[in-house]
Amino acid sequence: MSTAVAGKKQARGSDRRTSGVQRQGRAAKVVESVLKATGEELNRVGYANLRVESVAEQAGVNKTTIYRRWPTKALLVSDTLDSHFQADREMPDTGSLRNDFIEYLGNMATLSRAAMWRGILSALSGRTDPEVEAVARKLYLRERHFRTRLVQRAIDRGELPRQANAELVGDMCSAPVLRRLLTFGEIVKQDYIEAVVDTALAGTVVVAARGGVDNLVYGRD
Amino acid sequence: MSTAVAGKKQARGSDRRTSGVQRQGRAAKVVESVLKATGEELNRVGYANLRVESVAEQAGVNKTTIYRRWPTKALLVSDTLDSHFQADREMPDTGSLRNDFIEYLGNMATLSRAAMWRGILSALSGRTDPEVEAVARKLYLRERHFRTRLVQRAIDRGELPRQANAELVGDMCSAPVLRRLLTFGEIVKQDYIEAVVDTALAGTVVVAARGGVDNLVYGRD
DNA sequence: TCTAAAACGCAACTACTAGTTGACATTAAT
DNA sequence: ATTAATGTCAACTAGTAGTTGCGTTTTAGA
Repeated sequence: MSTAVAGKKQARGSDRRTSGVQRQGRAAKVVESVLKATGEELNRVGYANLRVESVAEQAGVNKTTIYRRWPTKALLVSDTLDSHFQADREMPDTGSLRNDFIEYLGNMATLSRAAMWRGILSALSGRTDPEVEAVARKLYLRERHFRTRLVQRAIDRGELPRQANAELVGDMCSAPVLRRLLTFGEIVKQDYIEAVVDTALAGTVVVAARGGVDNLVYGRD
Repeated sequence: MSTAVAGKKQARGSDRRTSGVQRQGRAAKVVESVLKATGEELNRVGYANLRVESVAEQAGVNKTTIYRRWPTKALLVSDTLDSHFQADREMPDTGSLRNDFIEYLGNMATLSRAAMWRGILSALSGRTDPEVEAVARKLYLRERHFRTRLVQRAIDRGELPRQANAELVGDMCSAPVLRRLLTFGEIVKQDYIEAVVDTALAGTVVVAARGGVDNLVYGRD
């Protein structure tokens, strides 16, 4: 997934993507080092100030080589983001939803502190090109789905009432923390995380008890 | 506040900001039309693709004139954002915190749908330059304070327990909605807003009842 | 091993836009 | 009317995205 980009612009001549054929050896090394260098540069200077030529130097590769494989800077970055988020995380499984969420959010807090991810996160929120925007959206939906599964599992084992809306609960537990953390780059304390999760879960139980949010669907309008 | 910008770079010669003296007439018209044009262009093409020369054309003014007053594109935009958010809104006052928040969030949803604000919001989330970042942060804190006051008023009139943390409640009621609305440009339905507010408020009452979040302070770590 | 296709390196491009500068014109307040 | 602040114009500089032609190296596979 992080190898071939099908951009709007075609790479020229015989350099277009080899249809499905996996290259190994040199080609693979180039892809790897370029994506790595892009991540590092992204981290160092952010998306807006990212220079393709710097990436090339750091990857020990010629600028042209990059442009042949990734027709635009946006596609290069979007591919980089994509490859960095490959890691299929295991779901936290502490036995209680409360602690699952505290672990999940704690991990996010740690990640966002690590220098390695700063630039990547900035690219995600500072998305101006449609390609980068698309990856950001994809990752966002993936995270949402991840949280929803976490909640659904808790509902299934009877920890939350069946009327609870898993997606809503996921939002309520995470949005205040993620907004501070990712959107505004604040430091979030453990206390805050716990208070958010406790309040959200308590509220969910109460609202469900009085026959609330049952068949609510949050789609397009 | 939207007139004089004290940028890092000094405008040259006698064009530096007239210390405190309010200009009227031509100067005022120029400022007004440039800020208006910037807002419109921002809306049309977004921050990354904003061309100072286009702004100048649309404002019926020379490019140089803009650069004399706003040394960089970032300062121009940051000033524009600032001026657009001048409007001192009156606080919603429906009598219940629930409805106050529903009104507040409903207004945000309407705003974010209006084309006029799209580009501005995109500039706020896509901030790459420190100047724009600073304005975004300022506006964010202003909103947060606004919400906290809303909640504090409700606490004062006994609608919520005194142990409730006003800032936390404000976050819980708004973050899920604002994250979908502003960070990801989704459409948010009325149902969703109501469910979020209900859950947050119910949770607040329960947590307070069992002696929760009393002296929690959310500052830097 | 040999060969053709695919991929890379290099250097010299084009194009666009942010920001600058100096000479000159206009405005507005004293 | 004088003068200082401000605006206009045109012609700059500089940085970076993206391109192109051509020669060299690598890779797949017969």
